[in-house]
Amino acid sequence: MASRISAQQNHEDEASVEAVPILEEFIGYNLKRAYMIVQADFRRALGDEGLAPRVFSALALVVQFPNITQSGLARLLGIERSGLVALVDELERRGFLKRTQVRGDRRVQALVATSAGKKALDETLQAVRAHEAALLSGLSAAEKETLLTLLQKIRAMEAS
Amino acid sequence: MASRISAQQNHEDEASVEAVPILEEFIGYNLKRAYMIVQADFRRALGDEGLAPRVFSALALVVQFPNITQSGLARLLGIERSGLVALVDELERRGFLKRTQVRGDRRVQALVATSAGKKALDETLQAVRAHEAALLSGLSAAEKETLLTLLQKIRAMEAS
DNA sequence: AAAGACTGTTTACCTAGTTAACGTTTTGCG
DNA sequence: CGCAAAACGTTAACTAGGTAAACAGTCTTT
Repeated sequence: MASRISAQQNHEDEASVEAVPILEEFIGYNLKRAYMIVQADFRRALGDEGLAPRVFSALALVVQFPNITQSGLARLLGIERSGLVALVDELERRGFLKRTQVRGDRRVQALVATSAGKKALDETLQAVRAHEAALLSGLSAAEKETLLTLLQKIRAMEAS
Repeated sequence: MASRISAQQNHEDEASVEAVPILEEFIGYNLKRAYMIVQADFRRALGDEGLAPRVFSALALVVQFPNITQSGLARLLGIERSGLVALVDELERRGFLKRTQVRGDRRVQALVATSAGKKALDETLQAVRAHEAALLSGLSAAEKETLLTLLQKIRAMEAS
């Protein structure tokens, strides 16, 4: 066994010698891995009945900005208009918002949260805050603040 | 026009009054948005002929850890074994690695980078470093270091 | 009045991951 | 030893979340 140079053995070596992948130097790679973890924990915390991350985001914006249009919402979320249709369909199907006609522009359908929608958002906000607090309990308040600031600096780089 | 309270008008209000979405307080949301930006810029920088982010990651690990198995690679990348097959297929098709038999374990196929694979990685590493340097030029070296550290702290939270 | 732009929508597509099952092979253990 | 359990690579079916292009209807601009 000591003479075997199998791939499995090789992997053990990696783990024991603790060689650090070059990959770790890249912010993009770390960003993706961290995003995957947070997103998975979000879903686990909110369960199958709860809102998916994107649905939560959309609802939060609709509640905060009543009468926003789908185009406006897509802009805020940074996605295409076409990608929003199914999302708004789901929120409407669950009774969390209504598409309403706008006087003076028949192209547009303004989005208005229902009281059920506002209630669902309140509950979900609590759940999401709990999920982040628990998952990120290893970070101090100052670290979280720093992280937010740095991420927002990256977001400011968006080629728009 | 001053009297109109359309959704469009409403959106203008948002922009001018600069109301900050509640969403901005969440690390998960910022993580996702930042990730989308970095990932899109990675693709733009490397072009259609270049490696996709995941292909780059896999190749980097194969070069750094010769004779790694697909299972070991999947572990390092944090994805399922099944998701790796097409990825390795592509790298093999492009001539960047070879699946090789392992003496003493006929289940396993160790992955070995070819010289073309090593060359492609070297070139891609340069391109990726250039892309990150350019995109993140708004961040100081210290800020990048801090960001890396914080992201890795999140990664350490992974429920494994 | 005509040309162009914008809105919501559908359709087709793409990327990147998952779960479940499988045949083969190796390992662990009573 | 023999056999159950585990591990490997693979396939197939599915999910999630996005894009691009085209469309009809509506508004705006010139």
